[in-house]
Amino acid sequence: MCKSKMFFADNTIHYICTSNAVFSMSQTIRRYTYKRAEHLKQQKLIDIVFQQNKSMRVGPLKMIYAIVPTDSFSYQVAFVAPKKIHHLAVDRNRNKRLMREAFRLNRHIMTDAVGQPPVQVLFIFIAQNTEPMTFADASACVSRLLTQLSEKVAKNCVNL
RNA sequence: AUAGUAGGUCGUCUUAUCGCGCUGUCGCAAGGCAGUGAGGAAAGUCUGGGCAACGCAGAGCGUCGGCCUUCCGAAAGAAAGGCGUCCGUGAGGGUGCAGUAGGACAGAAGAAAACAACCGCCGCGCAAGCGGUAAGGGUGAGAAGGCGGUGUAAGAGACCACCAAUGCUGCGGGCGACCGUGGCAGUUGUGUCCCUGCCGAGUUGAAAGGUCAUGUAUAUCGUAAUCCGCAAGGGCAAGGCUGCUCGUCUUGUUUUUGGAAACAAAAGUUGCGAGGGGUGGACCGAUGGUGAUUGCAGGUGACUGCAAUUCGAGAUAAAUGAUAAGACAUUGCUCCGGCAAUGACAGAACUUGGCUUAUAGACCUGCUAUCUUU
RNA sequence: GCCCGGAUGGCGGAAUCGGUAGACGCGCUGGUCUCAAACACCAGUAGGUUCACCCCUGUGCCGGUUCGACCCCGGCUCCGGGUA
Repeated sequence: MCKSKMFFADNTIHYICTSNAVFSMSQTIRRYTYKRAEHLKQQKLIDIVFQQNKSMRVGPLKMIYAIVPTDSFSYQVAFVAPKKIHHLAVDRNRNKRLMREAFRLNRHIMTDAVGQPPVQVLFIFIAQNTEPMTFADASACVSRLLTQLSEKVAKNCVNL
C-alpha cells in the first residue's frame, strides 16, 4: 500500500510539472490519451502478432508483440482477458479497463524512448491473473513491459 | 418480546483532476465546448409476442402442447379470485380429476394382479382326493368399498339397514367448478400408457434481413431429366407446400451429328450434391413502446379506464473507467479522542411480457402462534 | 449474440419409450504355475468393510411425479460442439 502511494505521488508530481510547463512552453503538451486509431482490431494484424509469437511476461501480465517495417512510425494496442481464466464478464471488463488505463498513463515511456523509427509496433496485453488485480500492480507491470518493448524496438531499428 | 408467514422498497453518495463512447455545435485540421452514458436481475435462455426471411390451393394420417372453474391479459402464464384434495396448532404452503366404451402392461414378492384357492373354513370320502367359499392369515403400492345383521354346511352385495365413492335424476345456493339435501341403480381394486373427445401449433432467428461500395465464377467434377404429340396437352426429372401420403404449384424438357427406325454420342439448359475463388467494409435494421411516473375512479384481486407529467445508453476487437479527498453503513480494536478493514450479486448488444437462479446490508407493510404486563 | 449435445467403477464404455445398475475391455488384488518373474489359467473387484453373507449409501448436484427414476419433469454446476 505504501509502495503504491509512493508511485501515485510520483506520477501526480510528474503531471503537475507538465501542466506547469504548458504555460511556459506550449509546444510540448503531454496528453494522456488512447484514441481509436491506436486500437488494434483488424483480423490480419492480429494474426501477424500471433504468428510471430514473440512474448514477454511481467507478473500476471503477458505481452505479445510484432514489429513491422513501414514508412512512418505508428503503433496499435489491444487488451485481452481470456474467458478461460476470467469466467465472469465483470472480471473481463475490469481487467481490460485497468490495463487500458495503465497503458494510457504510461505510454509516454515507449513514445519518448523510441523516437520516430519507420516501423509499426503491434502489441497485445493479456491478463492472466487468477486473483483480482489492483491498478497499482497493473501500472507497474505495464510500465516495465513498455520499457522492455522500447528496448526491443530500438535494437530492431539498429539491425535495420 | 420471541418465533414464524406472505409481500414490497432501496441496494452507497458528493467533489476535483485525467480519460472513453454517442449526440449536438464550433473549427481547414488537430481539437474545443455543451448534453448524456448499465441492472433488479442487464444473467440463465425456460417460455409468449413484436419484427424479418423463406413458404402460403387444399385434404387425410401422424407429431407436439393444453384440458377443475371464473376472470385478467395481445399471448404465454408456477398471474389473480375460487373449488376439490394433502401438509401445517395457525398465518399460510403444495397439488389438480376432459372421457371411461375398448385395449395393453405391471419386475421381485405372493396361491392369485381378475375366468384367482397357498394356509384356513365347510361338505363328501376309510384315505388319496374331489367340490364349495373370499369372512380370517400372509405378500404387496394395489387382493373385489366399510361395518353390522339376515342367510348358509361354511360363506359371499346373495339379501337388508347405515356410511363412503360412482352414474342417472329431483330440489335449494352459486356465473361456474362445486356445495347442501332427497330418490333410483349393487355400479365399486391400484398405477401407467394406448385409445376417444375438444382446443391450439408453419420453419428459422438480428451472425434474421435490406441498400451501397469492392471483387466476381455459370471455375471445375459427379449425378437425374432432356420423351410422345400438328396442337391443346400428357409423360418424365427436380424442387416447394409442416413429418408422411394424396393432391397441387413452379422450373426444365433445347440444339447438333450419325442412323430407315429403335437408339447412340457431343454440347447446352434446369435441379441436386461435392468443391474452389472473392469480400471480411459503410449505412439501414437499431432503440418512442402493448412505455415510465404520479393522481383520481372501478374491482376482493390480477388488472382496467381517465387526466397530467416525462423521453432517460446505443457500442460493434465492442464506451460507461482511473486516481485523490470527504461523507454514509457494517465489523474489529479502543487510552472513547479516534484507528483499521470492508462496501453484495453482478456488465446492455434488436425489443418487450412472464418464469428461474445469484444477491452483503438496510428499511417498510399485512397476518399468525406462544408468553408477559395492563 | 444464437442453437445443440454430454456427465455411470481407478480408466474407456454398456444398460433407456420406468422394473434386481454396473455387461464387455483395460487396470488392480489374491491364488495356481516358476528357483523368481513375465505369459497363461482360476477367482474377486462401486464405497462403508471385508474371508463371505446381510444391511446402508451410490448413475454430476438439488427438488418433483411415481408403488418404484440412470431413464420422465423443473432448477443448478461443469465439460464439449456448431453457427457470418
